Amino acid sequence: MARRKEHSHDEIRAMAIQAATELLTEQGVVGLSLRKVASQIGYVPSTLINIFGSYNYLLLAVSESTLRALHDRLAGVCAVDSLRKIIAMAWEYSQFAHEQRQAFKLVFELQLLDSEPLPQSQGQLIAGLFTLIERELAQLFPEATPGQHLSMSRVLWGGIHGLTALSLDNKLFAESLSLRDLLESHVQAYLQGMGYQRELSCC
Amino acid sequence: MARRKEHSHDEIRAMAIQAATELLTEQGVVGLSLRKVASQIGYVPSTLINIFGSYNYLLLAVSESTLRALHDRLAGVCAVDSLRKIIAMAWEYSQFAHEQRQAFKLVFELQLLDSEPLPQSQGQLIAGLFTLIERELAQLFPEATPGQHLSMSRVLWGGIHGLTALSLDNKLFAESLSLRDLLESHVQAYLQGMGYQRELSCC
DNA sequence: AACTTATTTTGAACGTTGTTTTTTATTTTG
DNA sequence: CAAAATAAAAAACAACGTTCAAAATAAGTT
Repeated sequence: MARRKEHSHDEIRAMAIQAATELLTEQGVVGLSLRKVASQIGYVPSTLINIFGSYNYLLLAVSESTLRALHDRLAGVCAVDSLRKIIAMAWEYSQFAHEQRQAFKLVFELQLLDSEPLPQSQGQLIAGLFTLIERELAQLFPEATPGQHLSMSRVLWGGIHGLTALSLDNKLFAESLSLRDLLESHVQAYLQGMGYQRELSCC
Repeated sequence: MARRKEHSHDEIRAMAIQAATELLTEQGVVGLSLRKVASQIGYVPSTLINIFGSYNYLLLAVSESTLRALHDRLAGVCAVDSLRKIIAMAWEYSQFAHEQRQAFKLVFELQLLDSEPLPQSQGQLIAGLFTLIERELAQLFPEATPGQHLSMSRVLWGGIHGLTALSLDNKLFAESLSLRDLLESHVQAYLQGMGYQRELSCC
């Protein structure tokens, strides 16, 4: 059979990604399958394989879409100063993760086979998250070298991600503590330890 | 057929966990299957289901074994003072993760179904890792409250875990930086920001 | 306009998976 | 020693990702 011409490949791509995201949100990655996505959008498994290359690449496309949404959320954060902005972004990161729990987990748990190389777009998207913080660090530490900004952004984001990931799986084992406070403590104390002197808020 | 009586259930458990760990190390979690484990030890899938309850519970047993080995590694770390001990444990944590990459990932990526409740033993094992740090924090901050020790241990471990996890998947995007330096920077600066005054090393 | 050649979706087949159910062989019990 | 309980294996099942040949439409050619 030839193309039904109802939808272009790009349209099918978009439909599949959306359907997969919905199924993922509802039932988690274990409840998701190529066949379910296909039947959801009225197509057949092999069609999706033709378009995406493999089931893993479909999942990768979902992951990419999630990363893009996350980036947009973080880029939209604003605050009165850079310190507060980093703290706000940390909180936004964890909020996004909890709201889109399954999709967020997919981003960091999807593992491709050796025969399926990771497209650079995925790497650039993650690297783009770091850039958001590096910009603020350049404001806070104008005298520091770019290498130091790089290092600090990784430490900050590593902590934010770790706390978020552990919290997502209830592996913090500290019901009495709020994730928000932990994130703030992490960012605040680390920057302070790195020599940042907070400006007085009033007087 | 009835029991061949060659091995007791506990023996089969141990054999299965060991075989699964080996297969996991060699081929990753995607190359692992109940049938492979069964055939490896000369038994049959349904036998393992009878003993473990499900394939997921077999994986959980592997995870538990890994967690125990990790705890032992960390408990064996020693240093001249508490600060250096925490840094050394952070490094040991990340080293273990890289050495036992697949097994380590399994611990944090295995997700049970709703019908398969997480046994408390697993939680206690992870909580036990936090305890290792809390002890050192009590030394460093004798005047702080237990709640503050709790909070600081989570922030410290969250950062260590996050940096390690991102590094495991090459998602730090900073080839020029060493994980060791990032971990040390994290622990050192956070504790300093929390008010810790490092004792002078000499003079 | 008819026919041929490409193209592309599909349906069926394959091999594998975890799990359930049935069969069968062994152990224990009466 | 026979009958009942037990436990391991075998077979059946449903679902999975993927491959491949067949089929149906589009485009190109005469």
